[in-house]
Amino acid sequence: MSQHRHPGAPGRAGAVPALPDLPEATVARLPEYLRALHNLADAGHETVSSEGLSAAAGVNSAKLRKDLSHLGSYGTRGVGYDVALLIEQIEYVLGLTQRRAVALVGVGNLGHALAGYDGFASRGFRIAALLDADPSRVGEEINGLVVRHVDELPAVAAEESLAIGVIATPAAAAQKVADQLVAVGVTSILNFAPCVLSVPEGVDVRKVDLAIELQILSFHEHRKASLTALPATGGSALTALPGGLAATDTQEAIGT
Amino acid sequence: MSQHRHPGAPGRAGAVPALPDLPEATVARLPEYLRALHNLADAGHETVSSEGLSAAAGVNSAKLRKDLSHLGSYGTRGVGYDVALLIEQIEYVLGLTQRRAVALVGVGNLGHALAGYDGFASRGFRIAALLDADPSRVGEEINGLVVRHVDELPAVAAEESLAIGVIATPAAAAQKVADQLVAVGVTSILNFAPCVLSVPEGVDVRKVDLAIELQILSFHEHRKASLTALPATGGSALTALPGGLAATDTQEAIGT
DNA sequence: CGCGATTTGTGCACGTCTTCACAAGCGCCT
DNA sequence: AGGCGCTTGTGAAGACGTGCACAAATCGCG
Repeated sequence: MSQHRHPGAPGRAGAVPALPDLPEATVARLPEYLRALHNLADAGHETVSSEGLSAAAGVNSAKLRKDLSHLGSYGTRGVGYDVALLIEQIEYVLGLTQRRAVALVGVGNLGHALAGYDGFASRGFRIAALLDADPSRVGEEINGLVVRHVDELPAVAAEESLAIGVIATPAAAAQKVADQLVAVGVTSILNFAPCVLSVPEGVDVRKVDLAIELQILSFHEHRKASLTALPATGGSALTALPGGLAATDTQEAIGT
Repeated sequence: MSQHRHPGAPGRAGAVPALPDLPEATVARLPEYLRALHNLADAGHETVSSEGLSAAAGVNSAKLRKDLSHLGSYGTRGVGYDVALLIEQIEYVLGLTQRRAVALVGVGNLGHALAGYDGFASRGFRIAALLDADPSRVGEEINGLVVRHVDELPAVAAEESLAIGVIATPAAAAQKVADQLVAVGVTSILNFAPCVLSVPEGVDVRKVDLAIELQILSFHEHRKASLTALPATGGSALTALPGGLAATDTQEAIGT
């Protein structure tokens, strides 16, 4: 479509690409599209239809088109999307054109694994520092990086331009670490500790709790089990769908 | 209405408590409430108000009340919620009254950490088996469990009642593992591999991609940077957002 | 050069989630 | 006993996200 000047052609960043403020739901899906696009590119595809890409990303094709339309018009009707161009655009919007430095605090069980996780590096992030509060861990070398004490955070921030911090400490230590991160200018935090962090306005926190995911699955298991588990009795609840729980619900209330 | 006898008082489980089908958004928050409640219980609180609990869980109090109301009426007006009772109820609804066995496939970098993660055990799950396709890893002992070959999955399923599987393999292996899990009767999968899994209907998949979370944060960083970098121009986007640019679920206020 | 096949971009309707605001209910104090 | 303050539970409104269905746009072919 004509001179739809690419809002953020990587080379040119002067005139404020006016990042369209995307719906959160769309933002959360962009990384998924990006991964699928990289796969397609590696497989030699130069273009891809919304149908093809949506299948690779595991979403509905209409949703994908709407998501992409928020970035601007980068598709060609009758043809599809240019894979390389779309990769470029999504990476630009996500701010991945610069490799971002990440500080990882907490080199325990989980932190250790994160330090060695190559998915970070392969997707535009660089672990700039490993930190821990436990003196016995300081000095340990993991994946080519030496663990430093968490109190050295200001020094680390001075060396690198740190914007993102990852907290992989026990819950009890997380808030303090968050405060320290905020103090050195970190404005985005990925929190693996099972607790709520309180941070000043303007700081983003995302939380990943592995056990919560399992609990959600557990609910669905429980639910599935409760549905299939009763052909014997009256069979009421089974045949009755949404409407029919009145019967099971109100059964003799008074008395026992 | 009023005589809501507890749908699933743990002692009494005969007559199918008719699990109310909760909104997904609510289900996703229940584990968070549960964690906060356990903290409160440990701190000696016997009751808690929706205000107090919502602060501890990092959500809006109206939302919390609505969520809990879906479970039934377990609060007392003018007083609040009975902590112990509410814990019992949420655990029941989430299906945590029985300790669920989980099979963990892929004992690489991440899988290793998951195997040692005590957050699973402390929240009602038990890692029943560690599996890997790499023969050189089979036999290794981690956290008291011996790694077995993934092809032994049927044997494992025969020993235990497996409903949940965790995939922590490289993306290339994930689909095959998923198929194997489904084949032995697993109906819920937690997938850490960065890829889309295709599973038959009736099987639930939840995905956790650590790099995606970082990319979402990166977007917000990029956004924040692009906003603060130009007071000059139209200033449209900056002034546009009235109250909050904190679109995510960040929360304030723990207080006390 | 025009036509048909194909695929994007989007208006619209629908469902879900969030938030406000307040009546109903409960306990306590007088 | 009665009133008062506090807190839950919920109706209603609005914001948000989803999916359908189709017009607009493009390419390839005859």
